[in-house]
Amino acid sequence: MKPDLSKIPLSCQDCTNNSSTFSCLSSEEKDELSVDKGNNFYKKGQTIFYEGNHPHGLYCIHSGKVKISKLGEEGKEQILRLAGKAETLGYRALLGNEPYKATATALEDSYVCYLSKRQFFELITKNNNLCLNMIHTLADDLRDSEQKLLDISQLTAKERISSALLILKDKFGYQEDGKTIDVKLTRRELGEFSGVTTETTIRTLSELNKENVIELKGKEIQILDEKNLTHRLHH
Amino acid sequence: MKPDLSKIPLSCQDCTNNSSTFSCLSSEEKDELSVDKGNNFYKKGQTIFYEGNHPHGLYCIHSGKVKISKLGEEGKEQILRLAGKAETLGYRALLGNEPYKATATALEDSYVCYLSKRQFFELITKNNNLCLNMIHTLADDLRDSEQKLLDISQLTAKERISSALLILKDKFGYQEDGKTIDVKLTRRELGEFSGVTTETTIRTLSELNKENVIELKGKEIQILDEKNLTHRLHH
DNA sequence: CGCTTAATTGAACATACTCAAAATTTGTGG
DNA sequence: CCACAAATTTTGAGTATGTTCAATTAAGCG
Repeated sequence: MKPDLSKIPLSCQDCTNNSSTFSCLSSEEKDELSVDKGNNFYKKGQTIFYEGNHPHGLYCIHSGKVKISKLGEEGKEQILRLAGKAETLGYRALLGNEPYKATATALEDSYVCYLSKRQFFELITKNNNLCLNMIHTLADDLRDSEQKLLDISQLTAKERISSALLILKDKFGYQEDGKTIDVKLTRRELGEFSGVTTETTIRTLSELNKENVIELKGKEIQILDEKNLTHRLHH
Repeated sequence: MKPDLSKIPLSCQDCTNNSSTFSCLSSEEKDELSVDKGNNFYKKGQTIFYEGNHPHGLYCIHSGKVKISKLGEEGKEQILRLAGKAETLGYRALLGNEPYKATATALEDSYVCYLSKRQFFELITKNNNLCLNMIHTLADDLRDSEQKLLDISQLTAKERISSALLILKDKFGYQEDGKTIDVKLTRRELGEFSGVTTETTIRTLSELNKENVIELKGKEIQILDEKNLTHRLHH
């Protein structure tokens, strides 16, 4: 299956995704933003940007899913957060005027737009609503990051896996069957997201499976007893 | 020693702190911001705002030091970050239009100004530079939070304590002697900041002491071998 | 001073990690 | 479309790190 870049409209104006970030822009502004827009295809596993490099623009996911992760000293990865359709990538570094502090990798074949730094900054310095939208995004991410910090610091492995499953479900929802989480991660990635080793992740999933809280179908995970997962986290 | 609120000027215009957040404001704007300004004194240990409550304004530390922490399910605290002179508190919740997700407590006797939500929002919706400043603050905090996440997830207790000491030193600097970290935390608080139990914190500090990396004088901690601490973290 | 809070030390223990090896799945080129 | 190589998943056993719990000493502070 070859990538078909014509799937992405040339201008953000014609984008069918309703991005919360850019919802505040007028049609003209969206056109302006798209002047230097690049349309890229990333195969599953491909890197979109690397920790340490300098940002020259802003990524916006047209379709697909992406993980944002950091590498520890021993080479162990920690997934900080996941992003899907209509979400922007790399804005923390861009807005903070810093190199990327994390790496973005496609979790599945993804179409991703690239907005030039110049156009974006031109807009953000004159459009206050865009500014406020970015503030909201950052505030949300900070809240989530701080909650994750607490979780990793204080929850047991089983609780962290449970929490991770709920986050995945909240973020990507279920497939048509209403129970299969709509994202595929390797056991390793689920572990890296939860701050747990692969082996412990596997053992924990299999426990939850035995307890009929979840059902495992290869990489697909079904949630059978959502309340059980939630309850586990709130005492 | 009774609090002397006259130490705080009535208008931000006359504030001797140069706050990076409000540096972009004109004198008139600073006056405007101060219309409903409250000047508060918080004794060491007093709470400034509670997790769960709704923000009605923005705090700005005139002098003193504050910890921002979250409570886990078992009642164990995790200190997310520390704030000192000229830093703002509670902006994440205010800007995200949410209840506070953490609690702020004075680490020492502190004078803290209170800026009304109304005045602040009036300014931020019309002053784009203020907007961009808030974005910078949020971006910095997000970067730090994500780094802390990685650290807590992957470093050993000793490394986390080392990292915490370096963060304290970077944030608050040294006293006149050029080696005593200019903030006093209990062993418990240092542990809560590092994500380690009090006992392990004590044992680790005493190890570092034996190794002549630090010197302990009660709650005061001197850093004798900064390179050793740094080196420990970068392989 | 007396009383509460904080710091310290010790010993037992548990959770989750490491390492190793086998089974299974996935991807790819012929 | 099959076969083989590579990657991933799974299971087991041993272990280390840091926790918990308990008891003692020291420090703050009204």
